[in-house]
Amino acid sequence: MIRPLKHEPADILAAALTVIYTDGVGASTAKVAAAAGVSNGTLFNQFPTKQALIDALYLSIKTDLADAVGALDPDEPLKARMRQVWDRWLAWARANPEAHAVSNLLHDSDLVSGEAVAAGYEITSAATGLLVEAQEAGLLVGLPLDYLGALTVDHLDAAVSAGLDDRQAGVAFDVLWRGLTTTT
Amino acid sequence: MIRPLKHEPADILAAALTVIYTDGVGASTAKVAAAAGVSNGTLFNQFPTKQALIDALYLSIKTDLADAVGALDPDEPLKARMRQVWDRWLAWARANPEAHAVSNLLHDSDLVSGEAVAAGYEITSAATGLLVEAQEAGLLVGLPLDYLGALTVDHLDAAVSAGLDDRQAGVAFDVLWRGLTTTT
Amino acid sequence: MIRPLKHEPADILAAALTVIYTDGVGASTAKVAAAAGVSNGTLFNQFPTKQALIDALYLSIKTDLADAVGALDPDEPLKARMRQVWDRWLAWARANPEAHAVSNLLHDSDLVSGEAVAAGYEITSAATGLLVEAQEAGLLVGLPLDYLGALTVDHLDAAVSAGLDDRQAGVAFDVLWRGLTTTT
Amino acid sequence: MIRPLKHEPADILAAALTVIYTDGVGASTAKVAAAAGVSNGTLFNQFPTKQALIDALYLSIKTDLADAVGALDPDEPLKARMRQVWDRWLAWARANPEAHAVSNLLHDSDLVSGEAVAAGYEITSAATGLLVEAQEAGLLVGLPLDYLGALTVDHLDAAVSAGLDDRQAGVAFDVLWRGLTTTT
DNA sequence: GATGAATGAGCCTTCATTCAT
DNA sequence: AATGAATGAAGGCTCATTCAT
Repeated sequence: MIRPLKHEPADILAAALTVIYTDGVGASTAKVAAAAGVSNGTLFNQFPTKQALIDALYLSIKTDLADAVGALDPDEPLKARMRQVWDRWLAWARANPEAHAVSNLLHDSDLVSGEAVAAGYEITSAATGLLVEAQEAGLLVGLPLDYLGALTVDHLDAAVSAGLDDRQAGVAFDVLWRGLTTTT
Repeated sequence: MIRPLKHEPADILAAALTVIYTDGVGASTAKVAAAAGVSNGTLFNQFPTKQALIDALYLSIKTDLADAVGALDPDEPLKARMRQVWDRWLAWARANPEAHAVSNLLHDSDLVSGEAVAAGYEITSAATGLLVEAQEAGLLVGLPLDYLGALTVDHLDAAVSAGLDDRQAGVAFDVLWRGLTTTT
Repeated sequence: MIRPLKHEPADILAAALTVIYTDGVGASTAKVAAAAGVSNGTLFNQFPTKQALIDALYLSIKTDLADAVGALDPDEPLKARMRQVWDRWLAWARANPEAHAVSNLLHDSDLVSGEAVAAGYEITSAATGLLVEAQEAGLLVGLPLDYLGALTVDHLDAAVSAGLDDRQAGVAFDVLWRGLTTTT
Repeated sequence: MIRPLKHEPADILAAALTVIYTDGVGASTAKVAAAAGVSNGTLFNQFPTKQALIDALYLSIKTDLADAVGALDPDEPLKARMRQVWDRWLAWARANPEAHAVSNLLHDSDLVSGEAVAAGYEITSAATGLLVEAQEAGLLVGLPLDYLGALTVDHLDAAVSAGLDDRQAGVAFDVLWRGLTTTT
């Protein structure tokens, strides 16, 4: 029975999320530590580097998102599952606007290490894996899967940023799906 | 009678472009000045603030892009003109990968001032103005124009990032267009 | 449990005193830090701003002076107490020429914040409070107290600057007193 | 017949006066030049150094003051001439608040060179020369003339700063005179 | 493990001064 | 003589990181 940490790393990550959401990319570790109610030293005990903290935050957000999307019913038709991902993803983003925003912020700047970005793709691959399935079923236009995956995420982000309501989100999904699928 | 400019402001902007492309958002003014072959003081003579430099760089890129897109033949059908914008935009991005990347980098971070972002929209509005026309012609799905505009830019960026070749770019355009337009 | 202060804030104030005495108002924080045997960062850990450092220095000098003047015997006649203030003030200034000089230097420039100046008046008000008493006793000429207070300090400073010896200082006090009091 | 300067040094000095009055000791040469409607280079053509500019400004103010005090009627009794100096000095300071303030500002900081300060004393010595005469006439208390001279100037400055009106200024003169003179 | 004082490189910006025209 | 672009040494301040306790 080892003595548990007085402060969970999760506390620091939560603080980092809030601070970065507020201060943007320039947020300092000192401010994060203060927001977490932790000393400066403790932060660096738990994360050897600011980079490590950023990466951990990024991945924790991605994991959270992946959990929110969750498992899909394999008996449902492909489009229905795709739609389910779409809805859950949007719901998550609406429920976690800070996490959504910070995730994009970190991704767009170069703060997240390449490894973390790659790992992030890994995590959400369950969701985007549907595209693979769709491609194998011959449903998709003849373009690289990476491209179509990027498009999918872009549509989702745009839908969140635009603050679409449920009805609009449904239409927006059709815009995506109609684009991605061949018209045979 | 007065000493002529030894270095055009454009020299500094070009240097800034390269340095920011290499170092990311954290690029220092000192490094920019050095890359421009200019003293630190000179940089601040020409741009009173780092912010001003960033804004000027951003706007110069946007202007360059707008020039590359150029004027469209009003006699062409809407889709043809849209396609023309698509092709020229991609061509510009391919020819100016640094400018394309830096433009997005700046836009996504908070480095560019709100005014500059607004002015940037203004500059490229000629291109995105086509969407307005399409909407008025009843061609588009019932979603906010801002959303559709964002999608369009996202598709373009994704196409550039994915390094699509000419044939693929054509297909990618159809993906966008098929998505945006109603199916009646 | 935490690392104790290696250098007291007082060390930095002492260094600031010396450096400002030597370099004048333009003394740099870097030089102060070096004189205190401390890194530049440490200085700003202890004083968030150069302004704060200056203010703290100014007030510490004022406090030191107030301590040196100390409490007066309320049973003594007014003039005797006034003389006592005079003597102790001069003694302090002779013993602390740097502090005396720097205090004036800071006061005359705009380096000290308005609040610190006000607080400084507060601190030495015990001494100058005698003037109020004298005025209420009807001893003083009919001029604003602020004016008479300023004169008093000016005389003290002049006496210090001129390097008057004890005998001369006594005469100088009479010059002040004879001037301030009515001749009836 | 040499071509006259397009811009008199006096223009620059006037600008320097205003700018220093506004910005304090930290005023930059660039701002002075701009205020004088002159290029940066021209300023340094006329004054080889900022120090030289400051000194020239200081001395020009002192000269102006000396002119304002002017010549005294040698037939008047000493105290009357002293009073005349007092009145004229105050009148000048009231009429030239900027000059008065800047003169003190420069003097109190270390901006003015030692030579200029000395020259400044020289210039106003005509006025303070009265003290020599008074001392030789045995009117003054037994204290160094430098000290008494400093007191005199301090009283004048204090009177200006306190904004005394004419009646009060008369009383204030008596305070000075009663203090300085022996009571035999 | 937790703390926060200490560090010092680096950042943006200012400004007196020089110099080519 | 006048101009203003160019210079580069500071200056104040921030912050990721280290380390003694």
